[in-house]
Amino acid sequence: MPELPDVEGFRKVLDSCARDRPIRRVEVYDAGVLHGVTGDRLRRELEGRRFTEPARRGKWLLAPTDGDGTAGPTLLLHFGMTGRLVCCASGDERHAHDRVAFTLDAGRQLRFRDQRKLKGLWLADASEVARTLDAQGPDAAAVSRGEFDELLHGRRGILKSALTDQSLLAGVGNLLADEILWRARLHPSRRAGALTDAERARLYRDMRSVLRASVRAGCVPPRRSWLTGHRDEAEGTCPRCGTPLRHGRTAGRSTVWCPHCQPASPDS
DNA sequence: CGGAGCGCCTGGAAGC
DNA sequence: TGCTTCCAGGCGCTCC
Repeated sequence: MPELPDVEGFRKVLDSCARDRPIRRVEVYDAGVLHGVTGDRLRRELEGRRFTEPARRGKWLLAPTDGDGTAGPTLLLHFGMTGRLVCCASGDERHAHDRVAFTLDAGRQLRFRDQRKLKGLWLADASEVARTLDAQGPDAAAVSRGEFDELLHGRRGILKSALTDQSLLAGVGNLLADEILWRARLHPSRRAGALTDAERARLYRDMRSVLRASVRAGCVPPRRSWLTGHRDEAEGTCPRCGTPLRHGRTAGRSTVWCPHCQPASPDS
């Protein structure tokens, strides 16, 4: 499930595979992943251009292009739940879920591979890029403590909804939110605006630390010492205290927490 | 404002 | 065995 750490990994794939390389050929195997652009136009607009330095904001990956010394359109990528970006040799066999392939030089091919097609690719000019970024909160891996406090301040909903609201804070998904809340010993249904200073400090610190380790791993690592390493077990126990983990739904999402480490408090 | 519920999409697993 | 149903969770949408 691509969240900030996974998308950061895809940014690195894009950077090492495609940056500064000319786009020789664009092949769309399944136009179902294209949004607001046809396969024909995608090909016309990108073939002959070059990918430049990629960027990431939350779960969005931005692949700007140039050509003839002028800036070209930016390819925007969102991976939904099952999307990924892979760097192949251009002769490699096609995978059943390869949806779009960008053939570069030196025999490389960048492929957008996605089973469920919940999101996909957009082709954006500068103002559309700005609009997409403006709809996102600050990146969770870059947000300052002060900004973080402001985001939560006055927020009336529950904590988990706040953490996963991309327009508030960009990059945290369902898995990360559970991991961060478990690490910070905060119940998912705590009121976001009702945390004490000490709790907010802990939440910020643990969010940054979970993100750092996850970016290093390229995903939220299912380590035995992490909550994520136990969330799929029917009778999983908290790796910190051994209490049986609780499974429920919060804001329509499956949620796992430790009832001992993360007590529901008066505000929730 | 925010949360619940639905739909999009696919395929693996569970249920009958 | 084979069919149906559920579920995963990304996000956008409507409704309350």
